[in-house]
Amino acid sequence: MGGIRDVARHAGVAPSSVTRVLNGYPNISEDLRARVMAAIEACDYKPDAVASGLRRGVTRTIGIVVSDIVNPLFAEIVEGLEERLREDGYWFVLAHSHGDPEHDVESIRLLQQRRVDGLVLSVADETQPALLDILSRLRLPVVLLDREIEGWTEASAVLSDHRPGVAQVTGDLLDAGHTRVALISGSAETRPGRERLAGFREAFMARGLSPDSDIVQTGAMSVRAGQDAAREVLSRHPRPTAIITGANLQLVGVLKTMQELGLRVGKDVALAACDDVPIASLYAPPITVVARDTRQLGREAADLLLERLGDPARPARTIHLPTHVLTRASTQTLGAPEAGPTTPVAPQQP
Amino acid sequence: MGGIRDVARHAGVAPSSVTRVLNGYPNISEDLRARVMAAIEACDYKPDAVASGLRRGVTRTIGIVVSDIVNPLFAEIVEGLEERLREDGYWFVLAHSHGDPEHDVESIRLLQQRRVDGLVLSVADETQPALLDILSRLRLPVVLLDREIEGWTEASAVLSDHRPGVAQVTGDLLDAGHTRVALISGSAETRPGRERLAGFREAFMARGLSPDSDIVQTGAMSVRAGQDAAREVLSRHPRPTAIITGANLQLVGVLKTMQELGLRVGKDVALAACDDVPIASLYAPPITVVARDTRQLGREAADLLLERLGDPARPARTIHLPTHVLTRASTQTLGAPEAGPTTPVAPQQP
DNA sequence: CTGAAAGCGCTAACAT
DNA sequence: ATGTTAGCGCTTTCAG
Repeated sequence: MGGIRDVARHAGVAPSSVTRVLNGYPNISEDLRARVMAAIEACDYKPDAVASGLRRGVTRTIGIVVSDIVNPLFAEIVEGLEERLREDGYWFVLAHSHGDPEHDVESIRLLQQRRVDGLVLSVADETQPALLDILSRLRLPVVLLDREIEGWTEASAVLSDHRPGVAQVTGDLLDAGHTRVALISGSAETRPGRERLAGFREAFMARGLSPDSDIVQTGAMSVRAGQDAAREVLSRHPRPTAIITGANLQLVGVLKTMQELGLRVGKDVALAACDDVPIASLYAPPITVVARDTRQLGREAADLLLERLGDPARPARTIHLPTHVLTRASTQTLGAPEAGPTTPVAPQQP
Repeated sequence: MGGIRDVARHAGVAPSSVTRVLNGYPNISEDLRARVMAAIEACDYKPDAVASGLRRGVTRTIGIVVSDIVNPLFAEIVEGLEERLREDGYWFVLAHSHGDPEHDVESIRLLQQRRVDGLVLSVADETQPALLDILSRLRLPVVLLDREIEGWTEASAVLSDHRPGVAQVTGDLLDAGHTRVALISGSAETRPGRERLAGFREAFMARGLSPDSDIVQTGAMSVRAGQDAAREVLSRHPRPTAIITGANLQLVGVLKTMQELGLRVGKDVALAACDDVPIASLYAPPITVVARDTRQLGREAADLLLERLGDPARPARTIHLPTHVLTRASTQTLGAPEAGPTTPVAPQQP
């Protein structure tokens, strides 16, 4: 497959004319355009995006860093991002951190070398010094996904309002008579973890109660972390009558533990989760969640990035997106909060 | 951030010497290496991968085309791929087709322009003529994910053995007394759809039965397609007593429909699915599946690609990966008394 | 062992 | 309106 020179020779024109036709420059004669198009066809010519990128100083590629694409939350965000970016002719390169903060920094460095035009980040640890270090040197538009990096205001961000959502479910549980409500959530190194904890506390304090003894925080957003945390919290005496999970993979772990222990969701222990992942609505009984529109989150992030890509002078912006509580059976069917089960029973069909 | 010339000037050496140090050439004096490294440090120099790619004719980037990253199946495959590719310093650019075959072809074209070094494809339609057309012109190593393209032997492939797996679950259901077993699966335009149908038929024929009247095939691997197909198949008289779903998103649709219709999984209708996605094992009752190691599938695909990247002369290879049936309660509790609590049944290995 | 110079394929500035 | 030329930043001959 030849280059632009071959096409030019074939059409009997200059290479620059081929470029002009390809990139829709004005003032091109119909004759030239036709000859060039024919030659492009004849040579099966495909412009080399690498060469073009080198010359233009722009790659039309965005780097995306998330912890784990298997997490449906990130998968949906990435899909939202992709849809919007692609409309504008951008592609993306994806890097996983698997929850490792150093991996995040390394990914950013390598994406920078690949000359991506912008970055969308959901870092594993906002507080890592090396992160601030590399970001502050970076001359690239950055959008943070539900993250806040202290001391760095150059980035745009899309933030979800976790606090009021979690405060509401927590409050609903307390108002329904639950006295021992546990929170299993992500660490404070990340905004959602902090905000959810804040919302949780808020609900208690608004009622003159103190939640601290039943809070369990786990750093890892993983099934195992949720499983372990649930084992710990459910072994306490008196046992909590309700659990709120803050990360969707942890929810899976909590469900597993409850199955192991023969505890029925919504009967023996009320359960609420964050993010309306498929498992939440399909579980029997369906699980109450603090939901948000993840695809929209991705789209908004893309918009934020595109606006700065189009005009680098535009200042960074922060967008807040709402959450809303979807109340389902898992927090509504509790019979006798203090009564333990005698026999293991499968969750009921609705 | 300066280029290699700045570093060279700073170190008092030639640009080519900087390259040599960076790329680990032999026969470099300690003095030169030290001076260059110091200059690199001082300039905070990061080599430009775009320029390097243009010169070398290689980008260390792989193009991956899948229908939908939100599908946990693809998410896990991509994760497996990524892990392995990254070990060898490769990155990937991801394109979604959303099930549109033309989108696949377009993505391949654009990835080719970006000069990816190889391609990993899970196309939406193997039979599309434009696909064969573009692939046969392509001078790039390609690995197919559970796909076979007739008339094109240049590609390596990783194939899952769906047929025996589906034949086994189907047979198990028939042997358990089910006479009306329905298949809700993907179209024949894609290998898994064909293989699953073949396995399904195989089980019937081995027993002197004919399955055709209860087969439902839907083209789309989507929740809605599964929902619609389940509505159709469950409205037949007599109603099927068992359903096998062939695509994991369709499973979700089938579950929704059954909830709508008030049909209990495993009680009113036995249910088996393909691929052990989280929802299958967590559902109540847990759902029997034809499982496979998706992460391994990704890793094997990466290996296949890397071996051809390392030596383009190597011939394409095809790898077969096994499936195995995980029998769970959804196919074992049919006819059980409605009242009593159901104890989860331990998965049986074949 | 190191330097000088050419060029990957494209595009933008300058010419006509 | 189109052609000519230089050069993006790096790597690779080719010299020395």
